Amino acid sequence: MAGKTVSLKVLAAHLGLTVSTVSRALNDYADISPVTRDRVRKAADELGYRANQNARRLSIGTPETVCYLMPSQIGPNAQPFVAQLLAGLGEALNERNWDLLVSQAEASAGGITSIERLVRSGRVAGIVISRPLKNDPRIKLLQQLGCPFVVHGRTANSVDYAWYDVDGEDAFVTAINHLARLGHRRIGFIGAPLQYQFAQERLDGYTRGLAHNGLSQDPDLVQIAEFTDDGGTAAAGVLMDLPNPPTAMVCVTDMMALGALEALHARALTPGEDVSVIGYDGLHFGKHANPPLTTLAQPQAHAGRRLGDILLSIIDGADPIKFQELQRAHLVQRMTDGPANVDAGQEDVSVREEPQ
Amino acid sequence: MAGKTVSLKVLAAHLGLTVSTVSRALNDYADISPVTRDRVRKAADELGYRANQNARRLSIGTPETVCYLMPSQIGPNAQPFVAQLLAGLGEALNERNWDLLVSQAEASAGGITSIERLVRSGRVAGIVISRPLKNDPRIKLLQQLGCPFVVHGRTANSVDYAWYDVDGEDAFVTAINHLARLGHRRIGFIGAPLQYQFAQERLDGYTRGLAHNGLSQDPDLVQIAEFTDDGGTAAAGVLMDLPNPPTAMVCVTDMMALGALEALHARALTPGEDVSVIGYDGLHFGKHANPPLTTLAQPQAHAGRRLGDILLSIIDGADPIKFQELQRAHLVQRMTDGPANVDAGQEDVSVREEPQ
DNA sequence: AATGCACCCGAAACCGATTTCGGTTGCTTT
DNA sequence: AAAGCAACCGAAATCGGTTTCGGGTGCATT
Repeated sequence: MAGKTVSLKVLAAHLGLTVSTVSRALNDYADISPVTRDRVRKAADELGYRANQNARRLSIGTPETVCYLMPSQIGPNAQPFVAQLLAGLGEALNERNWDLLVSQAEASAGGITSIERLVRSGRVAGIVISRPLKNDPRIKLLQQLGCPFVVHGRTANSVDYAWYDVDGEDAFVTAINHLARLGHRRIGFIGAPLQYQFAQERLDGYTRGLAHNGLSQDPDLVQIAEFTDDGGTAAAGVLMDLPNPPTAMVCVTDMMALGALEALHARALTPGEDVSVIGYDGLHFGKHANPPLTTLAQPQAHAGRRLGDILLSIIDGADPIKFQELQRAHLVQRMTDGPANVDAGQEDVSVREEPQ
Repeated sequence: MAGKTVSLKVLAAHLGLTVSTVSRALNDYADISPVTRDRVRKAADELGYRANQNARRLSIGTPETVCYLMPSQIGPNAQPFVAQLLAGLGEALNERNWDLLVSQAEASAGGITSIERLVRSGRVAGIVISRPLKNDPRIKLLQQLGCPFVVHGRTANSVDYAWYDVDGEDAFVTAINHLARLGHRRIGFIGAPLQYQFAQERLDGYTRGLAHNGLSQDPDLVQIAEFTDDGGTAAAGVLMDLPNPPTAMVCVTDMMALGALEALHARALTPGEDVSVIGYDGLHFGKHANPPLTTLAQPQAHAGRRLGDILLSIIDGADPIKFQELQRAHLVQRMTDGPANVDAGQEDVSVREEPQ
């Protein structure tokens, strides 16, 4: 079982048959007698025969492989959902014995040509994209290449391809409603660069939520930064140093929200009492934040599995636009939301800032 | 540029040459005149020719692909380092235009056969394994299959293969030294199942650290649990409910340490004052814990890149045992370590427990 | 006894590349 | 002018499978 690689040829020789017979026996052709079929099976087992996938796929005409395009953001702020997503994808592909490739092609020029090479070289039968830009060139490319794909997230115009997303706009309306119900009237928004569609959607939700509650939108209360904890700290700092700071803030990611908490601590303000903070993602870790972070949790668990199934269906010939699935996030109330504290946030700012 | 896939054959026909000439022109053979070489290059560019990788690799004889075996633990406690590792691996492979496959084969029977199939089917030229068991069957399998591999972590007997690891034993000695210097004499250990080698190593470091500081090891102070936050909470709970609880505890992962903090909070104890807690991993998140978690940080940033380079060297024929690289973790002091508070931990337990 | 028909299996083409080998050109030597 | 030698390119084998096609069996049918 350890020896050299046993090809179809040596297996056939060992059996005194031809390769074509052996191949058909292993693939359950009807024109092979049951006895030779079993004989072949047994010998293949004993010799540890495994069909060479490169040869097989070349012949079959399909790579039997799909590729996941990782979001480029790495480093300490790496996306924790990647591992879960890969696990789910792998599960879906495994049932067919397909392979899962990962690549890092971003939405830049270099990324574009690397994607183009990936599909034209016949290495993958389909692609999963995560966290697209508002106007993501990768999507047009894949469409004109005729390569099946599914997007984890959406772009600005998402009518003509398959996607699986969580309704960030709706989620932020929910968040604003919740805060308004608690009496907040000045609510800050800590956002990510608007080239990302998810950032735009959540901002739209913020705007719509304010309007829905009869609140006016103050441009000063919208702060955009990198979506890292440091970005959140910086943005929250700007908000709180305003002459008329907000009594609450919503953040487009939990990571930014955690950063925002630091900014509050630095100003001796208590999140949830002096200023409310709501994050987005539902990271498990938020439970251990100081204080535990109230957040909009998105159902990440089945995303990978679902994306895999969708992509396989499309590869099988299904119409992509039939797969546009919008999940809902739900509010997970922990400790960073609370009734508006008007004194703290709006009037007596100087008192709060003294300890620094 | 959008049309059908252009093979070597159609490219040759388009040029009025044969496939062999075109192939050699593209691969810089010396027996092709510069003018036809350039002519071929240009046409290939214009027609968007990309060599079919299945065909090419079948011919070449190597899959030009390596596989990363993801640790099986998924769910909300998913390993955040996976994304970083994949990014580093991808970077190393990219320079050669190799592909990165991911699979989930664990150290179980099913995982074993799936690995065996993976390498015998000629899909991968090498494998990266993460977080091995003390006695991991995957390693013996790969050795007798003659498949190049590198391990992220080590097994009990790690002399005859390549690995890249952080010295967990040394790290825990460091942690115990630090705590002893702060006056702690009863130090608890919150560990993971000892089938994992990393769990054993860190326990060994704990033992050695105690001995080095002249402290005796109390079996009651060693608690093993699943390496999740809930596991940490449970283990810390057992420790603190002891008649003679510890004044400090070291945890084999940051996630467990975060759980331990919860157990302390539930007993109205202040981490870092009443009881010290030190985690391990250096998760970025720990910064935002309550209070910020003191931890042993391992240098994760370059692990993926290094693992990729090592694996490629081995595939190129280098001797695996030349690659056994041990990194050091370093103490990141935040807020959960402090001087021993003897009254709190050892004497007056009842007083501390009342609030619950 | 000749025909027909399943039932089985072998021969060979094919997937799309790489690579060895051999044969034309055209030019320089003697 | 014959020989020799580069320099170039085409023909064909090869990688390891799949799949079409056609040719032998053996058996029942007429």
